[in-house]
Amino acid sequence: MESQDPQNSPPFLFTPMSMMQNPNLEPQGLHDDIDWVSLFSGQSNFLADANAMMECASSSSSSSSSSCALMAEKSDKETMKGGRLRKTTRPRFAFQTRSEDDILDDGYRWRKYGQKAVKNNMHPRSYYRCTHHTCNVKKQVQRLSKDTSIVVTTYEGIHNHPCEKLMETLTPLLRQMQFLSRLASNNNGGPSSLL
DNA sequence: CGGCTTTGACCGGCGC
DNA sequence: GCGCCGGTCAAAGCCG
Repeated sequence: MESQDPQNSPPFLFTPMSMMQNPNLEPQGLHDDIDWVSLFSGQSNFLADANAMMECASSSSSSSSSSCALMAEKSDKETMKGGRLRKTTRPRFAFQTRSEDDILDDGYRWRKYGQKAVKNNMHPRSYYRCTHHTCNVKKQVQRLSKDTSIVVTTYEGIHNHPCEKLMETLTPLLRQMQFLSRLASNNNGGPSSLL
């Protein structure tokens, strides 16, 4: 597809998960049918997490290009001990990333726990779990069979801990901002001494 | 030695 | 009921 120009695509695309489940959809067409109203109504929980994901994904992942789609909906399954599934709602997000690397560096640490060959796709699907003790967020990583340059990363669940790399990056910045804000407040009638 | 990946086995859901 | 398929487990192996 010649129209799949990363330069012309928005950095992130928000698309209902149902569209992703249709294998006939071309990635570059996703943003044409975004259901923004349904996405932004009454689902603040996963939106907040989606925002965090977008921040993490955009701040890292140096090898991936700017063309990236994000899809979201609530999963109807949740895993119990022993691998059995229980019907419930769980936030789920899918990124489409144009990248050489299968693994999108989103700032969290992941442990691979499985890999499966998927029907109608020559590329296997990889299963990852967040390594944080109290966090049971999972993600699936898979290349599109139609366009092998696109990696689909599906997140399931919400991290209950901060993004390590993001915090690593932001901490010095926050320190600097705190210092500068103190500087500013001191100049506005505060004591003349800064330190 | 601890943490991670690999990989075959196992299990449950689902369609026929 | 049966077979296929997706998701998970867990043992073995690898690596820093």
